[in-house]
Order: sequence, then structure tokens, then C-alpha cells
Amino acid sequence: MTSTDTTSAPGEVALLGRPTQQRATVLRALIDSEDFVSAQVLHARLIAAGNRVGLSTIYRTLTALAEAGLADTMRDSEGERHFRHRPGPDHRHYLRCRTCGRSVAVDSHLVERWAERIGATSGFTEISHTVELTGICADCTGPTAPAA
Amino acid sequence: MTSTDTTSAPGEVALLGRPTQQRATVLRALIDSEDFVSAQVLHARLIAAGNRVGLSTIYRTLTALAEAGLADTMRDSEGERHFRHRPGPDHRHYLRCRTCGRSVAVDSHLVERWAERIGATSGFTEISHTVELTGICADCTGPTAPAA
DNA sequence: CTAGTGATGAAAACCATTTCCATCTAGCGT
DNA sequence: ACGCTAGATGGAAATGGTTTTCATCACTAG
Repeated sequence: MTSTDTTSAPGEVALLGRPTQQRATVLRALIDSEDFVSAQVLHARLIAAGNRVGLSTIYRTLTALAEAGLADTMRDSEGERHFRHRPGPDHRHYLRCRTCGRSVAVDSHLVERWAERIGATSGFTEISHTVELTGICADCTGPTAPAA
Repeated sequence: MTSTDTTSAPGEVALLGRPTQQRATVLRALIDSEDFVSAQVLHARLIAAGNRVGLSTIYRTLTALAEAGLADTMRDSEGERHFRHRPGPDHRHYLRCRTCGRSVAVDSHLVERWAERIGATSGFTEISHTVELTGICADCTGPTAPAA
């Protein structure tokens, strides 16, 4: 996996418009990250790996991916956007470790239903919600070193 | 209430450090807003109302207010921070209208407990959460004009 | 192969937020 | 009251993520 690998991202890229090498590369990198990444970091990684991709393209692709529902987005405490590939149609909430940054998907029926109920009782319609959970994962709580 | 009114914000300002006219003014304006406002908007309002307050001071005060727990903050879809005065120690989640921008506080024990439970079952500790709900309020759903 | 439309990317534009720094001021000791 | 000093202020400049611009390039159709 040196750099250019058009065969990586199956048909998903097609959903965005014209299938190009860059888009495949970005999607591929996003999938490989297996976790939230910022456009900046993703860009840095691709460049470091020897790929030629412009930052603008990363932003465009990531935004398109999110709009197409192929990626989830979240904002960190500084307001920066982070993206994560969304395998299926569900999985929308994550719990992320404040120390190592890793994140895991969590079950959220309860919240979904709560959100719906709130909508029903408040007179609001077309409710949409964003839930962000952070904590310290087991590995980082360990007796020894936290974020060594 | 032309402009300078040091008596507006009771003792709350004192919690921030030295009680100054500007801080009282900012807190006052935040309270009067009764809803989320961005630093920029708050600044524009104060200037328009004839008050002399620097943007930096608004940011500093708002940030301090949030850190002191006297204000709740949220980020809009563009990543901008919005602040809202927090009357008591609770009330931490809001439902805001995407059309008119108004927001109402919602009951969230359920989510709080859900968050705790997720923490317990995932091995994460020190869980903290952010929940943002948006929808279209009754007034804006009306048969006639939405955001007139 | 050629044209045409969409995609790319380097650099400039944007814009909210933060930082600098010279000036001002509230609070305190005298 | 008076002057001192740490803390506060605000205009301007710096930051830094994200978006736009625009000239060039690469897919796809004909």
C-alpha cells in the first residue's frame, strides 16, 4: 500500500460524482483510520505517505462524504470538525477517550427515543440531535502511565 | 438603561475576578438575551446600544462565565460558539429551532442516566456529554410564514 | 482524437477567536 | 484623599481552520 490504490474504495466513491483517484484515496484513508480524524490530519497523513492530494480536495471530499451519509462528523472542543467513516446506516453516536483519542460506537436507541419524545412534548418537529460523549478509557485509567 | 449600569448583574460578576463595568454589562446583555448568542452578535448589540466594549473583552468575559459555570455554551453547525446564561446549577440541554433560533431547555435526566450507564458498560470513566437538539418549533411550522 | 464538463490544488480570501501590548482603573495601603 | 500595583481593557495584529478562486488537468462521451 504505497500510495495510489484506486481499487480500495469499492463503489462508494461513485456516489459522490465522478470517481477519481483522489476521492478513492481519501475515502480509503478515512476507512483505514477507523476513528475520527480531522481534515488536516488526514491530509498530513496522505502527504506523509507519499500521496499527492490537495487540502481543498480533502475538505471537499470529506464534506461530500458527510452529506452523502457515508461519514459521521463531530466537532472537538476547539470547534474543529472530525470525520469518521460510517459503515452502515446506523451507528451515530460515539464515546471517545479524552486521553488517547480512541472512540467506540455506543448503543443509542434510548437517546433516539428520548429525542423523539422531547420533540413530541415540545411541539417541535423534525428533531435532529447530536450527542457527544467523552471519557477516559480503561487503558488510559490503568494504574501505570495514562497518556505516556 | 442607556448604557452603563453597574448595578444590573448582582454578585455574579464578582465570581470572575475584579468586578468591572464591562463585565457587568456583558453579563447583563447575556441575561437579557434569554437565549444563545454568539460573542459577535452580543458585541454588535452592545455597540449598537451605545456601550463601549471591546470584542476581546466580550470573548474573555464569556469564556470566563462559561468556565465559572454561569453560562452554557454550544456550537452551531458552522462551529461558532454560542453562549447562554445559566440561572441555576442544572439545565444543561436545549432544543433549538433551526428556523427562528429560539431555544428551550429540556428535561434530560434520561440522557444523564444513559450516559452514566454507557460509561459503566464500556469501561470508560469520567464520562462527560454534550447533547444538542434542533428542530422546527410550532410557530415556525405554522401554515403561513415560517421565519417572517 | 477532441471537446466538454467536472475535479484538482496552490494560493488567497474568510472569519471567528486569541494574543499583544500600551493604556486605564478598581482596590488597597498609607 | 493620593499614589501604587495588579488586574482589566480594547484596538490591532496574529492564528488557524475552512472555503473560495481560478487556471490547469483528467475522466467520459462522441
